[in-house]
Amino acid sequence: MFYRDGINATGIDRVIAGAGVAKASLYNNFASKDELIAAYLEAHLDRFVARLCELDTLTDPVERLARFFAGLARSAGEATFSGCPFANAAVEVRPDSPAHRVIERFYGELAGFFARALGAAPDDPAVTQLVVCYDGALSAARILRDPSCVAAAAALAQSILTARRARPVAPGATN
Amino acid sequence: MFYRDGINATGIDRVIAGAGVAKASLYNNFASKDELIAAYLEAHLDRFVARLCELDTLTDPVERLARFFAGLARSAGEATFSGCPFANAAVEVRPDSPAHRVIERFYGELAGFFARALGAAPDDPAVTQLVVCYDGALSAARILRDPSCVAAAAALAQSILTARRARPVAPGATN
DNA sequence: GTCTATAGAACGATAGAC
DNA sequence: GTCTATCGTTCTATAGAC
Repeated sequence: MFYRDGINATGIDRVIAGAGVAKASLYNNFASKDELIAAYLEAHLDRFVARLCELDTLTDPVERLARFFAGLARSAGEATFSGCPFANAAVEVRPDSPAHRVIERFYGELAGFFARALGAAPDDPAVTQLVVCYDGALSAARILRDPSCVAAAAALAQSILTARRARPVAPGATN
Repeated sequence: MFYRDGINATGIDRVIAGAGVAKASLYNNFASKDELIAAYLEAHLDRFVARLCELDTLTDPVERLARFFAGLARSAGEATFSGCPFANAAVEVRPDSPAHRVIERFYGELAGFFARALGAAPDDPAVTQLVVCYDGALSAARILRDPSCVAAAAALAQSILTARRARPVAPGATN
């Protein structure tokens, strides 16, 4: 529900109705809605990290990025697709929320995956560009309801990788 | 307030308190909060389109994109920066909302600007890639609180333009 | 008089918390 | 299930402008 309808638009009453539990049961397991949101994001994060670990077993960086974006494209084609749950949540929760810490962890994992694929440091501009590709692809695909945004971003990501391999040193270096 | 704190987090009472007007006055000018949100986005859109028109007077496409992203980078560096108001709103409003139509108009204008800069059709994959760049840059810059995301996206945008000029025909054509 | 502004009470609905 | 608070909205009642 948080993913489909948004966090603020999903009230506690709807959550417990959907889960078929009593209101007290929810508050026995989660101190507040903020904590529930954080747990919801944490579940997403766990699945996401597991997928990244699978992709890390691939030796070819091209293949890693290709599979990664292919998975995104598949998601974007589904009727339930509603963009990146972390980017969406970042708009709705406050920056000091426990949920926001999960969001930051997500971006850390994402940057780590791209950095490993590129053989670069996590703060490398090329890694940032890939993060931008991911974020923009899912945001645009969601708003425009057009999965081809993900395909375009996938091609862009490959070009970043290609450029990086052709010139794997920092810009400004004499090569 | 809608931009800084989010749409759902900003109640009508706070709006009228901030504007210094009576509640009835607000409802005399706007039928509902949904209409107010749409008007808020429309004001943003007007300013955005005016900026794009200015940039369109530049003859060099490289310069157009450079100035465009330089403006974004400047915004991203300000303390009041909170990402793209349209992308943010898209997360909070319903798809059938009047506000969502303004959001769609925004993306139409954005794609049109990029298409003119590239000399391509609005549905060209390269245009989509630039939209992804824009969207991802502002989203990432907001969430990570790192304006360098915009700079990375600017470099990426230029590489899209360069690639487009080097091979301005559709992929698959025999050239 | 008519119109539009104001401040504010009060509405039903629903929020999150217990 | 019940609490309180607040949501978006409507209504009352009054004051000033043309």
